[in-house]
Amino acid sequence: MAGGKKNYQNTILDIAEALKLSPATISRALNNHPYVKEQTRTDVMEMATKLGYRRNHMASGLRSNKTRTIGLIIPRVSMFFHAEVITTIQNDLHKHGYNLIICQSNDSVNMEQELTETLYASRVDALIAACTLQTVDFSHFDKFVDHGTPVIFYDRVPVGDYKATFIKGSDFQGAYLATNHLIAAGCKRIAHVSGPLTSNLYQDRAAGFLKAMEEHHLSVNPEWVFHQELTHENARIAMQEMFEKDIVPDGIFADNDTTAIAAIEFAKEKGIGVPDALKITGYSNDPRTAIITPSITSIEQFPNLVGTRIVEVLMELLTEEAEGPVYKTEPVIIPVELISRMSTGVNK
Amino acid sequence: MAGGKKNYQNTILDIAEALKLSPATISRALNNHPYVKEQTRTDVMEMATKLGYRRNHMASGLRSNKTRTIGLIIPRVSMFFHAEVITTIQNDLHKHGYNLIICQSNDSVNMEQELTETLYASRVDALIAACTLQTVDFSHFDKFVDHGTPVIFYDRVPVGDYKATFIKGSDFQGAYLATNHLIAAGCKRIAHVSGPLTSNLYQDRAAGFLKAMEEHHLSVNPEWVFHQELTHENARIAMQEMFEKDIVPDGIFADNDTTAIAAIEFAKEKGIGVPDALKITGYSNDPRTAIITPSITSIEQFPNLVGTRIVEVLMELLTEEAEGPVYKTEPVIIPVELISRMSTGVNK
DNA sequence: TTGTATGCGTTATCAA
DNA sequence: TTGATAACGCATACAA
Repeated sequence: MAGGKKNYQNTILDIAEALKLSPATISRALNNHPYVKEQTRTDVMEMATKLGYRRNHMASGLRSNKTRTIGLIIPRVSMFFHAEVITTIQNDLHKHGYNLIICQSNDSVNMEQELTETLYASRVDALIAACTLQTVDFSHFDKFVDHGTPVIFYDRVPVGDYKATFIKGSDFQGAYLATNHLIAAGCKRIAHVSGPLTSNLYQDRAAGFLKAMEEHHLSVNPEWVFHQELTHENARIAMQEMFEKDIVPDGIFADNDTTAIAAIEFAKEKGIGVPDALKITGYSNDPRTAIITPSITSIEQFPNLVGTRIVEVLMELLTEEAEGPVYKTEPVIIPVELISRMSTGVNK
Repeated sequence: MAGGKKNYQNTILDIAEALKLSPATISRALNNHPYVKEQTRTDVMEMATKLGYRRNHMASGLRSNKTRTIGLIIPRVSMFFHAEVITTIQNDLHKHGYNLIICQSNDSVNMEQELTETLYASRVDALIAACTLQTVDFSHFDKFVDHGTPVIFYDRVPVGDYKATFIKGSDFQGAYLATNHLIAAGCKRIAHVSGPLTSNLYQDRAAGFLKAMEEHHLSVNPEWVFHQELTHENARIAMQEMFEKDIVPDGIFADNDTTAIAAIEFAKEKGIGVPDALKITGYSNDPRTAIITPSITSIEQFPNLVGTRIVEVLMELLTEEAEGPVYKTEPVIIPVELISRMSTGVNK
C-alpha cells in the first residue's frame, strides 16, 4: 500500500549517482546496449529496482524520436469483429515490445480527424485505422504518410490510390458465397440489405452479390436492394417495405448480423417461416447468430487472422525503414468462410 | 495525398522565426495564455496551420509534467458492459480535453502488472482500472498512489482498504433483486452459479443471494452453489452436475449472461421447460439476453452511468489537486435494475 | 504584452 | 567499455 514521498521520481541520474557511474552508462545498460559490462548491467538493474526507477517515455521518446507506441483508430470497440481484431493486435504487439493506444471514432468523421491529430501529437511509430463508413476524404492521414510514418488501413479502407498498406477481408468473395448459398438453397427472389456505397466494403459485396445473381440468371429487383446504415431500425424499415408488397423475397442477404437478426425478428412477428418461406444470411459471424432461434448462416471473417497479419506487416514496415516506401503496394487479402446454420435450412 | 519532405517537423521555433516573435510568445499563444495580444494569437494560429505545425506531446509533457492523458486498464473490451463503459469514458474525457489510452489485461494478473508499468512510464495524469478477477494483491498500483496520481477502480475493485476511489454497481442489491424475483415467481430450490470469491463482485452477490433466501426461509443447497470462472463450459458442467441428481433446482441465479445462456441451451437440450420447470436469471443485461428464446431476465448495470460518474469524479480529483487526498474515501455506488423477461415467466 | 534563459529526463555523438 | 556534453521541443520564471 501507499507510503513515501510524493511527486519525486527517480531518474537515471539518481542511479548514476548511487553507482558512481555516468548517466550515459545507465542508459545503455537499461537499453541492452552491447557495450556494457555484464556486471555493470546487473548492478544497474538492481539499483533501478531498488530505487523504484521507471523510464519516462516522454523524455526517451523526445530524444530518440521513437515511441514504441502504435496508434489504433476504430469505429467502435463494441463490434464483435473489431473487438477480436484489437485483442489480437494488442497481444501480438506486446510480444514485440510495442504498446497500443486504442481510440474510438464512434463512426464520426470529425472525431476520426481529431484522433489523427492526437495520435500524431503523440508521435506514434505507426497508425492502424479502420475508417468510418462516411470517410471518403482521407487527407487527415496525410500527415503520417508525409512524415514517413507507416499507416495500415484494415476493414474499411480508402477507395482508390493511397500511400498506405491495406488489409481487408475478401468482401467480394463473402458476398458471392452468401448469395450462392441462398441460391443453392432454392431462393429465386433475393434481397440485398447492404451498407452505404461510400465504403469499399459494400461496393465489393454488391459486386459479389450481382456476380452470383448473374451467373444463375436471376434478376435483381432494385426495390430489394438497400444501401443504408446497417442499424436495427433501418433493417426493420427495409423489411416492412419489402413485405407489404404482393411479391416478396424468399431470400435475404443481410450485410451484417444485426440486420439479419432484425430480419429474423420481423419474420417471427409476421409469421413468416424461416427457413421455409424465407432464408436469411448475415455477415461477420457475430456470436449472436449462433444463439438466436433459428440460428443464422453468416460469413466468418477471421478477426484473429486479420490482427495477426496486421502486426506481421507492421513489423516488416517498421524494421525495413531503410527509407524504402513505408507501405505495401499490394493489399493483403484475408479469406472468408461461410458458416451454414438454420436460417438457410442447409445445416443444423 | 502525400507529398513534401519527409521527417522534418515544424516546431514553435519555426513559427517564431516566420513571425519574428520569440518561441515563448508562440507557446503562450498556442496555450491560450491570457497575456497575448489578440492579433498575435491570430497570427500564430494562422502560421501554425500554414506550416502544418503540430504540438509534440512528449516535449510539452516532459516540460509541464502533465500529459492530459488518462490510462485505462480493463479485462477485455469485448465484454458488453466494459465496451459501453469505455465508450462513455472516452467521449466524456474528450469533452474535457483529455485523451484515453485503453489497455486490455486479458484477465491476466501478469499483463495487468505490465500495463501499470507502461502507463506509469507514459506518466498518465490518472489511472482507471477494472481489475482481473484474480487480482488480490494490488501493490502494482502503489506507484501511482505514491506519486499522487489519482487511481479510480470500477466494477472489480480491491477488497479492503486502499488509497483510491471506488466506483461500483450495487452487487448486493442486484443479487438480492434477482433472487427475490425468482422466489416471487415461485421458485423454492434455487441454485447460484457464481464467480470466484476472490472478487468483490461475487462476494457481494453471494451475500445478496443468501439474504434473500434467508428472508424467505429457503434453504441453500451447497451442491447448487458454484464459485468458478464464469465461462460457457463451466456453466455446462455445473448444469450437468445439478441435473443428473434426483432433486433438481427450479430456479437458477446465474452471475453473468453467458452462464444464463448456457443454462438455457442446456435446458433446451434436455427438454426442461423454461420458465415452467426451471426459471433463470442472468446478470449485466447483455444484448444477447433479449435475443435468445426464451429471452432472459437480467440485471441492468447502467454502464453509461458508470462511465459518466467515473469522469465526473476524475475531473474533481484532477482539479482539486490542492494537495488534498487524491481519492474519495467513500465508494460511489451505481444503482442496478432488474429487467424481467421470459426466462422467469413474469413478463413477456 | 513580449523576450531571455533554463531545464524537464533521456539518448546520441564524440572522445577517452 | 565508459564518460562528458549536447540536444530533443516545449513551457515557465523572471526580466524587460
